[in-house]
Amino acid sequence: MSSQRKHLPADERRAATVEAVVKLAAEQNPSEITTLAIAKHMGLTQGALFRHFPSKDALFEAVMEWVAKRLLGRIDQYASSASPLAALEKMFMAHVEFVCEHPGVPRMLFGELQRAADTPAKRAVQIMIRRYSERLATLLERGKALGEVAAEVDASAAATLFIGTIQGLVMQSLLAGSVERIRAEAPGAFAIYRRGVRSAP
Amino acid sequence: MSSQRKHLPADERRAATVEAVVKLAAEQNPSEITTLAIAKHMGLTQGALFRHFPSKDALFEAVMEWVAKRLLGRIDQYASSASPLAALEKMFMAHVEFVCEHPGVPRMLFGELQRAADTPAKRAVQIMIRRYSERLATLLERGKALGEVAAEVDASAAATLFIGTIQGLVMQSLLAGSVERIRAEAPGAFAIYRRGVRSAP
DNA sequence: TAAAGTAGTAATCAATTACTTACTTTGTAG
DNA sequence: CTACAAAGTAAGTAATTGATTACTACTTTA
Repeated sequence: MSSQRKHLPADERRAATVEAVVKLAAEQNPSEITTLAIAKHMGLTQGALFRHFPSKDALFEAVMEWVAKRLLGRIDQYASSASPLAALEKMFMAHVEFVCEHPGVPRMLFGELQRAADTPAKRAVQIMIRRYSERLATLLERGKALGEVAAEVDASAAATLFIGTIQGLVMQSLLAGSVERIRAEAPGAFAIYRRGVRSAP
Repeated sequence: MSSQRKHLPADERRAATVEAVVKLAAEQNPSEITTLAIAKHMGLTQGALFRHFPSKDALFEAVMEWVAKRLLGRIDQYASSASPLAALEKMFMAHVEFVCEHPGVPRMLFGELQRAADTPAKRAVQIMIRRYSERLATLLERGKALGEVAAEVDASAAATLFIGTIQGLVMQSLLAGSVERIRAEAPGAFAIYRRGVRSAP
């Protein structure tokens, strides 16, 4: 597919390969993506991949770093908003938008997390989600200080729930077989989350 | 290794095989569980499995039916409680308890859902989760009628969020590498969910 | 424009996979 | 006690996997 010219410079080829994996993950179980499938999708031979990545694991690690950079990058924009609760909403919607654009990403994250082996890719995911959770928890604590978030809310649990809410939406989209469902249900889901953490009006 | 005697009757062997898969899924990516690993875990040769299941897919379908029966069975106990909100809490805790006893189960469900092929196992999961969601939605609507659940809550979104909350806890346990974390965080997570759906006091 | 370096090919590798087949052991009904 | 069907074994199969290698084609540059 992707009728680029052949003979790309190495860094461009690496980037193209990473994006091919992200694209394929939208339609396939990530752990079932073969190097042959990746190469075919780019109009290359399978061996060519190993000119640019020492192993499949290394390729998947690069994909995870691609994800971490893009996702956290979008999230960070809103971290310093005046109202923590408004910031959480914007982050939620930005995350949802990212997932709708790249439906393969949440599958890859979850799939990588549950691997038994301690691969570099898995570690990259762990680091990313931990960083994400920390930012959420900080935001929630700041919300408490400002009186926006109820004092009795467990910030750690609320951070977990934030990510779980998105995971639930992803699961629904897998059930329905349509990514659009996520965009449609996201506001309703966040509304409940918001009621769950905000202080009584 | 489960040192049963050899030469089990067919139905007992089938049950033992299903349970072996559930056990293995607690430590491995379900889509990476091989028939050889299953057989080894039972002290059998690999070929013996195919005396009891026509294919690996059929075995996984049997596993999903095992899960559906057990999980929905536990949930159903509480469906007809007087207070829908109390019923939701009991169901949540029962589900959490089930997941702690069988940590491989949520991995298998999610893993099966994201497969591209339309396997019987995948369909079994879809049916199970849909049924689950419907029961939650019914309970939430009943809660609205009784004034326990806020009228503005989207029951469908709330059902999605209920399942997503558990999925978030599972994700945290994968991050931390400990299942116990789920039991510890479950009450805090549900407290937020409860605040999210209940009507203002 | 010739030489040097880079990117991609095609064939092949060993390992692993789900599944099959021919044979042996075991429990049990008559 | 003994036939015999059920349960398990051992040794295969064909297909697929990630990775390697000797070679070719393209691009850049001196």
